[in-house]
Amino acid sequence: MNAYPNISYVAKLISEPTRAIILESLMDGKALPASELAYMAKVSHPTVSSHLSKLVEGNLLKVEQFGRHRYYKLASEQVAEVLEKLGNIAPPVQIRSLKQSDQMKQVRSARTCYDHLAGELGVKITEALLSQEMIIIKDDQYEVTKQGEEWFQKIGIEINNRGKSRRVFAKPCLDWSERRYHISGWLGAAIATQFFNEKWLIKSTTNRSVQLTEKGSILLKETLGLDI
Amino acid sequence: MNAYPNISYVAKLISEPTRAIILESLMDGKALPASELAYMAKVSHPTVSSHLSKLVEGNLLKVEQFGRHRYYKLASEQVAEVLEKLGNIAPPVQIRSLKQSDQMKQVRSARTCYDHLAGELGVKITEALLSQEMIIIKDDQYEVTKQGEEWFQKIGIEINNRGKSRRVFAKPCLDWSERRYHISGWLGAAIATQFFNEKWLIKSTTNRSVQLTEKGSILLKETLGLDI
DNA sequence: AATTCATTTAGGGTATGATCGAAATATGAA
DNA sequence: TTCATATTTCGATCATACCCTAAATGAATT
Repeated sequence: MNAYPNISYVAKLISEPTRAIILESLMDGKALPASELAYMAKVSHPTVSSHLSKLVEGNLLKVEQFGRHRYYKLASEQVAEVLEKLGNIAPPVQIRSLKQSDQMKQVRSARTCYDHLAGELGVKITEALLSQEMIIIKDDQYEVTKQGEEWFQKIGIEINNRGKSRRVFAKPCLDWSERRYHISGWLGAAIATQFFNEKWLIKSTTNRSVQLTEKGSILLKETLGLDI
Repeated sequence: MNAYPNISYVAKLISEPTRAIILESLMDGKALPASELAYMAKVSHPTVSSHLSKLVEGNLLKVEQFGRHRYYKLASEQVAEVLEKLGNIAPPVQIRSLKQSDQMKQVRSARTCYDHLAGELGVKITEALLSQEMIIIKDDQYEVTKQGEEWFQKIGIEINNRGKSRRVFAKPCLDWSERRYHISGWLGAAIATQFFNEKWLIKSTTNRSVQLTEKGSILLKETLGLDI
C-alpha cells in the first residue's frame, strides 16, 4: 500500500522548523547565501549547511556558485506553489513577541509571493481592478477588459506584448493571510515587476514584506481610487 | 523571521510515513474506520489511533461517528490538492517487492484523485478528448466544444446542467505518474461519477486504483477510438 | 447486567536526527 | 605563499516522538 511517490520524504524536508524558515525566506524567488540564511534562521553555520545540502538533495533548492559564495534559491515555481498551498491549510503561528508581531503585521499587509504581490495590498489591488471592471473573472481566470488594457498601458504594461510566454495569463491565488484572492500568473508578475521598476514599491531587506512608496500610494489613489 | 503560517506543523503531520499512508489511502475522498487504516498501514491499533487524533487535531482529517465506528476522511479538497502537489515534487518510492511493484503498476495505470480520474487512463481520456476536439484548452482551462457537448450528452453528462455549482469547471491537473495532464474540477468529477454509475469502471477495494470493465473498454473504443 | 467489538490511554524501549564546537577544506585576496 | 573568508565534515550530546504491549474506556448487542 505504498505505491506512491515519496510524499513523506518531501514533507519531512519541509517539516523541520529551521528548514521551513529557510524555504519561506526564499519564497519570493530570490537567492541567498548560506551565511545569510544561518543568520535569518538563528542557527550556526554547520547546522544551516547540513539543512541546505538536504534541501538540495531533495530537489527543493537549487544552488549557484559564484566564487566562494553559494547562492541558494527555490528549485522551481512548483516548490513555491506547494509552500503557499501548505500555508493555506496551516494554522497561524503563535505570536511570542512584539517584534514578531510587527513582522507579522508587515508581512500580512504586503508581501511578494514568488513573483507577484500578495497580502492586503495584493488583494486590495485585485479587488479594485475587479470592481472598476479593469479585469473580470471568467472560469476561474482573470481577463483584462478594454478599459483595463488602457489602465495597464498607462502604468507601463503592454498586455499584448507577452510574446510566446506559455505561462498562465492570470489566475486567482488564495491568500493565506487575507483568505481572499490576489492575481498570480503572467499578469501578477508583470504588475509586481513594474511596481518595483517604477519605485512604487520597495522590498524589505529582512523579510518578505514590501512597502508602498509615496509615489506608489498616489498612483493607486489617482488611477484606482484606492486609499492605503 | 517566523511571521508565517505554521507550514512546518502541517508538513510534520504529513511527513511521518505511517500518517502519509493513511492520508494517501483517503485521497480518493472515501471515509474509512481506524481499524481498516491500521491494517493498510500495517501498524497496531494504538499506533494508528494516535496518528489519527493528531491528523484530526491538525485539521487534515475529519471524523464522523456512527455507533461504535468512527470514519475518517480528508478534511477538505484543499488537503487533497496539497497531497497531490507534494506528489509532483516528490521522488518515486523505492520498489522493494513484486507485490508492491504490481500495486504500483495498477495505481499508475488508473486511479482516482479525490473525485476525478488520474493515471494513464485519466491522461489518455483527456488527450483523446483534446485530439478529437471535444474539448479545447484556453488559458489553462478546458472548454467543451459543440461536438464535445454532444459526446458528453451521449454518455449521460449534461454540461449545462451544473446548476449553481461554483466549482471550477475543468482545469488541467498535473499527473504525478504520467507527468502529463488530466481533467479536474466539475467536469473531471462528473466524468468519474458517470463511469462508476454506468459500471464502466470499478474501484479496487485495497488501493486507489480502478479497473476499466468490458463495457467501459468498448465505450471508449467506439466513441473515442481509444484502445486500452 | 454481561459480552463483544472498536478505539484510546499509559508507560517504557528505541531510533532518528537536530544541534553545536572544533577542525578541515575550498576559494579568493594580498 | 600566506592570509582571510565561506562553507563543510566530524564527533558527541540531547530531545523528540514513534512504536509496541497491556490495560482501560466507550458503545452496541444479547
